[in-house]
Amino acid sequence: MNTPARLDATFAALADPTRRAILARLALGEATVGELGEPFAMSQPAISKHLRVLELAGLIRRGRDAQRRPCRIEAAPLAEANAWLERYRQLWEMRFDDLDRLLDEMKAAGKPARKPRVRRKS
Amino acid sequence: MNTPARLDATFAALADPTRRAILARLALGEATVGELGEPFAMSQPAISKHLRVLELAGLIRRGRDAQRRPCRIEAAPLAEANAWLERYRQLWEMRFDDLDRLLDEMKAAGKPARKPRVRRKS
DNA sequence: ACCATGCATAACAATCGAGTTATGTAACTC
DNA sequence: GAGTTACATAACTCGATTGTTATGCATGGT
Repeated sequence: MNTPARLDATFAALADPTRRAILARLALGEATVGELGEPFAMSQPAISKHLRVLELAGLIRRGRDAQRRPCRIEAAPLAEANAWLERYRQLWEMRFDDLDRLLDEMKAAGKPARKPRVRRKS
Repeated sequence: MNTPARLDATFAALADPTRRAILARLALGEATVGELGEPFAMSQPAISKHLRVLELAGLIRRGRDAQRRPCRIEAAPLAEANAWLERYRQLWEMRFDDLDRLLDEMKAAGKPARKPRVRRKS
């Protein structure tokens, strides 16, 4: 799986509150499928499906303990997602005036950035 | 839009390489719909749809310049996504042995973490 | 041996997502 | 005012997601 596809899978896996909650639970330590599903008003196969999505995204690994399939979080893909987001950090850490100034600088540097426009009523 | 729903929308918007590329382009400055679509082998309505997804996720804003609809990146939701990921940073920054030690500590602290198991042939 | 536990898998329904082509529309150009 | 540019919107296709119920299956307990 190359990096763009892995980012696809990672972000898609994170785009669901149930799966994010499952990861939050797993951050506290291993848990079985039953333990993971208990907080949710959802059938057990639905939980299994969410776990499969997380597994395919490489965000969890499943072990075996008798009938149990304890899950562990695997945070490496989160690091990649974080690395992608990092490239935009300056864009959200700046205040608005700074942003405008940056865009002006970029425009002055020959980038095809357009003039900031008047904001409509939205 | 409350925070979980906004995270849903943000992560879902990022789970597409076209939209990530559009954001990367917008990080360099404003661009029109045509400029944004030019790198992609895709119809113009498809690009408009991607832009609408980004707009609904609050990741871009659209202005108006005659017939053009220049788009600007709006990085605030990325900050929220980043904040969510940050809570897992220690999980991916640790080496494996450290992770095992942390889980053991958590287990010792009364958390229902299970014993690390023997890894199967996978 | 037999039943219970813990989970996966199959089959299905409903919704969503991403793309298409065709068409509508606002603003500029001449 | 007629055509062009730049984009949006509508209607559709099709595959992927997300949930369900029903069932299968390995393991452990008695």
